[in-house]
Amino acid sequence: MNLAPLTQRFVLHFGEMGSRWGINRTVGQIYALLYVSPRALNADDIGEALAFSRSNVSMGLKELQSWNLVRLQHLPNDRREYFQAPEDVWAIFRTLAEERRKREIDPTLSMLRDALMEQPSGQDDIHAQARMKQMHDLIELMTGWMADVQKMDSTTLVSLMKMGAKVQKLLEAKDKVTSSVKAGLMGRKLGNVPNSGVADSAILSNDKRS
Amino acid sequence: MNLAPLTQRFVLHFGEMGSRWGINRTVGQIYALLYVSPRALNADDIGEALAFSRSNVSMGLKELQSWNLVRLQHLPNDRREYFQAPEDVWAIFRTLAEERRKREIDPTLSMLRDALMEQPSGQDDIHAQARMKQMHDLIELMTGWMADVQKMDSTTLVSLMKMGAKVQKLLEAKDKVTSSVKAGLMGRKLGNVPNSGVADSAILSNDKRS
DNA sequence: CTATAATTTCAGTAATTCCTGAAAACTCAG
DNA sequence: CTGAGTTTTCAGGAATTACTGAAATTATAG
Repeated sequence: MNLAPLTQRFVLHFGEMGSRWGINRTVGQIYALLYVSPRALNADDIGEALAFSRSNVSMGLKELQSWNLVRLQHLPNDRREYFQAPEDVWAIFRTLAEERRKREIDPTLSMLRDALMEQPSGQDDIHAQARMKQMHDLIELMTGWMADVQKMDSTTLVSLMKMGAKVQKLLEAKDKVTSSVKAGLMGRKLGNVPNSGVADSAILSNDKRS
Repeated sequence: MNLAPLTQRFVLHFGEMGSRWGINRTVGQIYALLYVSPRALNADDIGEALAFSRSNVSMGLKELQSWNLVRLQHLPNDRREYFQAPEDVWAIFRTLAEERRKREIDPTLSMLRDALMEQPSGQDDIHAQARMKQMHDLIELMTGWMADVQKMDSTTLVSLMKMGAKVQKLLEAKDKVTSSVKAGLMGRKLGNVPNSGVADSAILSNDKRS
């Protein structure tokens, strides 16, 4: 491996991390390399940089393509295929989340749903089903939320995350107001918040899932 | 394996899923079994139920303990150790997130930080460092946010997730108010003030400032 | 302290996954 | 259509990871 030491450490680290995530070392290293590379690379570049056989690189790239994690490019007067990682780290993150959902979460949800349909055959089965229901509900809640979040643009997402726990405060405030609404004390209290009438009514409705 | 068919499918599924997550099949199955079991199980119970050798069960349980995913129990007049998964699925999820952070995210962050301190040795290194910075910032943002979320109790978390994208609306409303506050009166940066519950609820109430 | 029950360790083997080189298949300029 | 350049497939060997039984260790009841 003949890389700038900086890149080399990065690449090796992601090789290791890959293994922990059920992705093989080769694939991790290839992606790390593409990620830091200033230009698109072809399979020979990659094989040479990482000292992998040509066929190993081919399989790794195929894997990355199946994850939608690389973009394919062609250069003029060159028949070889060039690969690169998307520029936007958030886009990469979204893709990863999306693909893992498809491969791992969705099948799990459907297994759980099937199991919940079945007739329990005894006391233990009843308990098992209750546990599966808990897990099912948690996963469904989280994936629904993820889907919502996926729709936001990166900037919004960033401000949301920067707020962190303070979102909770907003939520408490909302709840307070919501319950006063229920108690019939509303009207003037909320009525004239400047510039936010429309948004607020949307905020205060709690009609979606559940 | 001699289990109710419902449990069996669940157990086998998590065995498979385990492999995809870099957790071995055995460990996945043991945890699945503990998760649906109505009572705590000892190592022999588990070995018998899943047809694993006693030593394999022992290693699996050790692994699960290192992840903080099982509780150890003793029954009166029985010297054996009994294991169970925590009742609360959210607690399980939290533990999982926390442990993965420790094992995977923290080392990655520290590797990235180190790399960012180093003197780039050329044009490509400069680009590589910029990319690493992007990744570093994303990860730091996400882990910070996760830490905030971890502090919330399950109920709050659930309402937050049920809101989904509507949080965005809240955020927009807040920004509007914040900027009018800034322009009008105190110029406080709402985003970074800790313990600002009172001030935040003011967002939705209509006191004098506006 | 001793005897026995329970758990853990570990060296060897089984199973799985990874990686390679050779060959097949594909692509496209001429 | 041909053939050089390129990518993909795949059988088999290499490396890694998982699992087992036997032995060692630890815990506890008497």
